[in-house]
Amino acid sequence: MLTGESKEHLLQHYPMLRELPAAERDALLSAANVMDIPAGTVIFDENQPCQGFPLLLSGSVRVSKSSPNGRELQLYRVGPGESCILTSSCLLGHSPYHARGIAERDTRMAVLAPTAFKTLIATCEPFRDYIFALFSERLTDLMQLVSAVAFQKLDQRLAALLVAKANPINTTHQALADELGSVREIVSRLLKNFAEQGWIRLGREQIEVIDVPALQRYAAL
Amino acid sequence: MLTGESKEHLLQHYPMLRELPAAERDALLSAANVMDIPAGTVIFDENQPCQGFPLLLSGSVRVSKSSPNGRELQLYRVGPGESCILTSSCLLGHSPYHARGIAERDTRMAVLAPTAFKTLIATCEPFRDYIFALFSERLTDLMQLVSAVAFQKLDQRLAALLVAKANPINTTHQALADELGSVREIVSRLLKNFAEQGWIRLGREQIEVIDVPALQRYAAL
DNA sequence: CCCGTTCTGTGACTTTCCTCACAGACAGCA
DNA sequence: TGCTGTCTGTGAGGAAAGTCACAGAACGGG
Repeated sequence: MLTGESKEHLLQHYPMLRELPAAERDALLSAANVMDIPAGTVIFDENQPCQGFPLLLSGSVRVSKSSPNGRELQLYRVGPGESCILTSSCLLGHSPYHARGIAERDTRMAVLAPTAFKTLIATCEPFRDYIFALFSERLTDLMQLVSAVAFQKLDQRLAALLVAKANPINTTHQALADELGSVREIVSRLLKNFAEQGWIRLGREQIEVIDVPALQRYAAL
Repeated sequence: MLTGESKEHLLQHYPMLRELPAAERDALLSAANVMDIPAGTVIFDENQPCQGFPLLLSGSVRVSKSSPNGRELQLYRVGPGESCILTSSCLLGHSPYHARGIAERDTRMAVLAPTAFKTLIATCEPFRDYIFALFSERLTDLMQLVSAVAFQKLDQRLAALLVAKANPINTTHQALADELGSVREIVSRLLKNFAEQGWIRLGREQIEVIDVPALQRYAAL
């Protein structure tokens, strides 16, 4: 059930819902329930059916694939106001999940029942547009990812990843490897190269990016 | 403009449009125009804006990414009744294409104006469901593809590709390589291995799959 | 039937990435 | 202060895949 505060919070992140007549909106949202999820929780996993349609209020979710031999590859990340399109996909395509979702930090989400979601899609054009735009974005992202994995060298992908993150980057080499679908040793070595070029400075659980343009140039080769 | 025959053709492939009141439907479809596209035509390419929403009537379209050094990787294929979701994505996400689409064979499609498409989505629930389901399917496919490219060996992917195709397979090694995102020499060598195992028989522009289970087993390792 | 084009086979070499193995560095805590 | 667990650095070795170079085979049109 959505309290007054959470509801305001939700409308803030999903402003397109304001377009809906208040009565109608309240009817739909009262059917939603708010979940608080501690960091590290596996929210969904491969081959599990989906129960509802989540709207993220705070925190973030890492969606990834993992290989039989323990490697991992991040597909994308979901932030507040973004909803988890993969779940929509499950609900709308009537298939189970094909990836794993883990809460990166403490996360709060409002989960809509499938019927409520369908009604929203049907009656609220801005919301529908929003969902389509999200789908579109994910599709584009994934196509980019496929082509990066297939055609780019790991060091270029790593360089791109480094410039994409907020500086300084507080993370382990292992986490970077998991994001790229590689292994720790390789990432360590490549980072060392970058450091020798003077592009970054390395510390424990910390990478300070010094020369953004150089990394960008290298990534774009 | 849609003639009576093409219209019937279209309704056959997109039955969900029958749900729409005939008058409304005709109004929308009269705004569509039918295009015949010879095999090999580049229908769209990276960084081009989109003009309309295509519904495939016959033929098929290969959607692929290509690398700077001439390699290519097939993202997916669009058949009749499938529409090209990538285009929807462009229209709905308001971004240009991020891949290339080539007609594999002679292809006929009805192109809807963006406004007509939007109206359809808004008013015809079965059509909307259908579009969502397509999105969902592509998303799933792409996630599978990413994980295959990242984690599987090329020979396994090749094996999977071989069993997925109709037997005998009439194609060149180069075409297979383009589908997998690799190069001709490697594919040739791997095929030779498979032939030596007695799993396939090789001919010019032809591959005869003999032992499907063996290939499947190998692909699933 | 000849000739050019396309397709295929193959060897030698290089690069990239992974695996294994282990050692040192650092942080936090008892 | 010492201990323990996590994080990082690094070398050796190997497998997978790409590159280059070229030769032979099959086909198809003139």
